Amino acid sequence: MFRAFSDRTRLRLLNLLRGGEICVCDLVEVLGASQPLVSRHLAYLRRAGLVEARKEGLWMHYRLAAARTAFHKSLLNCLGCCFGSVPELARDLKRLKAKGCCVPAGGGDGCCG
Amino acid sequence: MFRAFSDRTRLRLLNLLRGGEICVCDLVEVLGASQPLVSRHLAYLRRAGLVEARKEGLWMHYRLAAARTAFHKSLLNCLGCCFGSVPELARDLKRLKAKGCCVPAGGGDGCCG
DNA sequence: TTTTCATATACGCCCAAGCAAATATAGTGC
DNA sequence: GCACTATATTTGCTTGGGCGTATATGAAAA
Repeated sequence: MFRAFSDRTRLRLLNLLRGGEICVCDLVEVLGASQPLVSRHLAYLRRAGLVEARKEGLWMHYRLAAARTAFHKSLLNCLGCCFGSVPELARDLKRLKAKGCCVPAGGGDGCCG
Repeated sequence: MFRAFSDRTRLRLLNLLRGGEICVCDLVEVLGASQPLVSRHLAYLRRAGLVEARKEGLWMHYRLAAARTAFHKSLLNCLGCCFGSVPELARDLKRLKAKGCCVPAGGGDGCCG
């Protein structure tokens, strides 16, 4: 779990997905990264049980998996609450919003008690 | 920070230190690992700002550094509250207690809200 | 059926980082 | 000074995992 969170690209992906489903092509565009890179990290996160995918025609939509453990829940909360001040993550959300996608409301519940 | 938590040995060290200061020789004994291995991981944690050291004659006593960020605090809470059920960590604490060292009280505050 | 588009995977390279063994440092006692 | 102890660091090796490029899959469109 910690290793899944230990990568810049994966953190950015998890952060973006907090707002709900996003398709790979949008993630590629918002991150400004190559498609294989994004796809590889999404596969990693899926194997780790952190995201789930839904196929719709040609598109794959990814979303956060529901937290199964208190630990998992806590880490997700950190994304929304402790990491709001990380410039790169904030910029990503801004770009996502500019595309007209759903963006998460700020602040988790109880991570930073 | 995530990378610092991404190693089995380092997690075990951090878990043990939750109870207060412990000297390297005790950590080596409780973990059943080699002295250079423990020392190297302690150096890593110190560089990461997660532990602090105090010299007393020949002995070095390590303790957790006070959390500087909400994120740091949250991760430390996870150790005490989400990870209580990890067998290896529980066994370590048992061995530490058998040596007569201080062991942490279970449960953080608000990690698993 | 051939093409095209969105996504996934395989390959090869390179770097970070883990480990064991050996060695260095530094404090203590004789 | 020398020996001993506790700890730290270096060395050399090996593995995990990140990346870009190329290629494969699989569904829709022509």
